[in-house]
Amino acid sequence: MRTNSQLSLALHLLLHMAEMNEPVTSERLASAMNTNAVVIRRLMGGLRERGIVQSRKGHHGGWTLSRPLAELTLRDVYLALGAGPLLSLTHRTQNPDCLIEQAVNETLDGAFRDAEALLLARFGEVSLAALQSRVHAATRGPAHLCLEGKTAP
Amino acid sequence: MRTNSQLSLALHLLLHMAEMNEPVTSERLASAMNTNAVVIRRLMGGLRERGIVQSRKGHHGGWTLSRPLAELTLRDVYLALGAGPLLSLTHRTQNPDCLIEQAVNETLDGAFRDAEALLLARFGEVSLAALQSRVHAATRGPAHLCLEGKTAP
DNA sequence: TCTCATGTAACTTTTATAGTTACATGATTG
DNA sequence: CAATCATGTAACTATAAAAGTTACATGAGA
Ligand code: FES
Ligand code: FES
Repeated sequence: MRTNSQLSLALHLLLHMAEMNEPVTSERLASAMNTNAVVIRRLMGGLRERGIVQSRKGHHGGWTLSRPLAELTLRDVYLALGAGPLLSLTHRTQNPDCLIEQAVNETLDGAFRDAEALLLARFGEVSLAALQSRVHAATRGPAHLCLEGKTAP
Repeated sequence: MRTNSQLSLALHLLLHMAEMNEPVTSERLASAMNTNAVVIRRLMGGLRERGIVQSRKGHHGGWTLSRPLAELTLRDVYLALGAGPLLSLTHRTQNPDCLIEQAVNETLDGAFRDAEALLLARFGEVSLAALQSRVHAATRGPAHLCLEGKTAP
């Protein structure tokens, strides 16, 4: 299957939106991210349900952040996306009666759970504001966005 | 994509082989695992290159362990499989020049690396002999294998 | 020499994710 | 109110990774 990059995309979008002082349409976001507007809407829909962003229809509509970045961690975003599996490894369940299969799978699941817990904890430690300041430090000021050039025709 | 279950399959195979006192053919292993012999051969090929198993062609040929289980950890097996990606999350690289993308991806990669390292360390702590004794404890003796019923016709 | 079993290449199937098309719905503006 | 803009969604296609399959070459015993 394709590799899941929703979290990366979501963070990318949120940080871009933070640099804008007006609602941004799905179309503009999509063209900046080299993808399709529906992909943006689907992803942002999940974030809206968790109160991370807001949407407005009609003229001058689009997406805006509904919380300051300082109140958001990677963990919040990850969970808001309704997270599919975190690990690409899984176990077979072909013979549920086989004791060997049971022992193998229990052991693997334990290790998998530990890794997921660690990753979630790491995510919880990183606020989006921290990410943003990394960007600002690199640019010595507000980030220049390719979005800014692309006003509606 | 489909979820990767090679490690689970490999462990399952090795533990079954450990209960047998003769070479086991790919066909028998495949039928026990409800899969195809070529899948077994592909997977075992990687393990052979790392000295974990041996193969013999011709009559009474098949696969045998070339090291005691006590000398093998999950980590050894995992690495022998030539491990694809461990995490199902990845990051986009659409605009390599975008500083926001860079900051996001560096941060994510850091967290991903930590999780992978933890998982590998966990794997390194579990020997296959430990897994085997879990099975023996559950069966109060050597495991009964569905393989044993299936002698060649 | 006959048969068994591995070794491999090349193909098909499966399935999760991304991307696309099409259209309904609601909001703003003039 | 009408025109337009933008979200909201369903339904479809495309892509890619893993598993499974077919076919055949190669080597080892019996
Ligand atoms: S995509 Fe990041 S600035 Fe345009
Ligand atoms: S598959 Fe484990 S005993 Fe048959």
